[in-house]
Amino acid sequence: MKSQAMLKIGELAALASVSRDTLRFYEKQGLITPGKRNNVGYRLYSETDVNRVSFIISAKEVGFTLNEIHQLLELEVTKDEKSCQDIKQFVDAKISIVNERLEDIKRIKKSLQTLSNACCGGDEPATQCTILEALSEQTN
Amino acid sequence: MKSQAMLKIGELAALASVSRDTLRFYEKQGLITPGKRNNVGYRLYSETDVNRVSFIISAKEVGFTLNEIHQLLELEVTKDEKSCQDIKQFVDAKISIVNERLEDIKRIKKSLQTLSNACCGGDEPATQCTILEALSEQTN
DNA sequence: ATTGACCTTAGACGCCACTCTAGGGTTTAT
DNA sequence: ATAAACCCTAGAGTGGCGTCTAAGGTCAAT
Repeated sequence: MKSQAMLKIGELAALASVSRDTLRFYEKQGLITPGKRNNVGYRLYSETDVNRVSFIISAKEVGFTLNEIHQLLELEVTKDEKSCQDIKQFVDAKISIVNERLEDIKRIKKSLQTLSNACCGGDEPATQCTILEALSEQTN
Repeated sequence: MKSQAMLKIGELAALASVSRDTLRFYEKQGLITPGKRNNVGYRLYSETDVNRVSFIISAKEVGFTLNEIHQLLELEVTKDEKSCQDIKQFVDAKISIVNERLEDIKRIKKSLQTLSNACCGGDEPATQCTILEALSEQTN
């Protein structure tokens, strides 16, 4: 017995920190399924839609394109053995991309932290004063 | 005594997996400093340039815009106390963005893994068959 | 019952990050 | 010595991702 308070586009937009236009655009692109309308044609969004939008935003923030996100959202593992291998292959490929990004972002974070700690009352040598120098320090 | 074999644009492009045009574009945007030319005007890139380009690419892949990357590359902590606080503030703000991205990407990775393991000869219930379901599983 | 905030559409517009084109010079291989 | 592969510039073109505009309908408050 879920209390399904459907949201209007402006409400979802506020919740997700995107514009109404962006939501309509995502719908046009097929990222959000057209969904229900009320009696006068206003879009109504369910909790599932909210999750979908928040996934889209997260995925976009970490560098996936809308196209890739579309593929991810389309994924649906069925009992069909035939499609199963395809999906596993696709997903595993994405996982390795994600792993690379994870490493990239960790490296960037570390170098930012080195930068933040260095030179500013810190006791790091003055040579570590740009992000590239901070990055190259790490490889040691 | 570093053996500084300077690279021509095509060689750097191949090394960094970008196009020559992209490198010229980055130069025009000020992301790569104009650097040296040989006697007939060909660009020559040093190891520092290689590192710079690879940083740009990594940062781009994890969702930074060229503008943000420009700011990051410009950062240089000096002994100047006055600029120091500004830089620390800026860098710390970037670190918190990076932290959020890190969380996003970890969540996405986990859900991809759930998806990869589920349904495909695995013993997961059939309800965990889309990425959104895999994502929502995690929050438990 | 009118104002203002919200919703609809279709289509134009804008920014970012390239990518290509034209027209030229240089280097390398055969 | 000629072709293929590389380099140069300036500037036009493109695709992704929104964002805005015009012209309209709906809803809540005063």
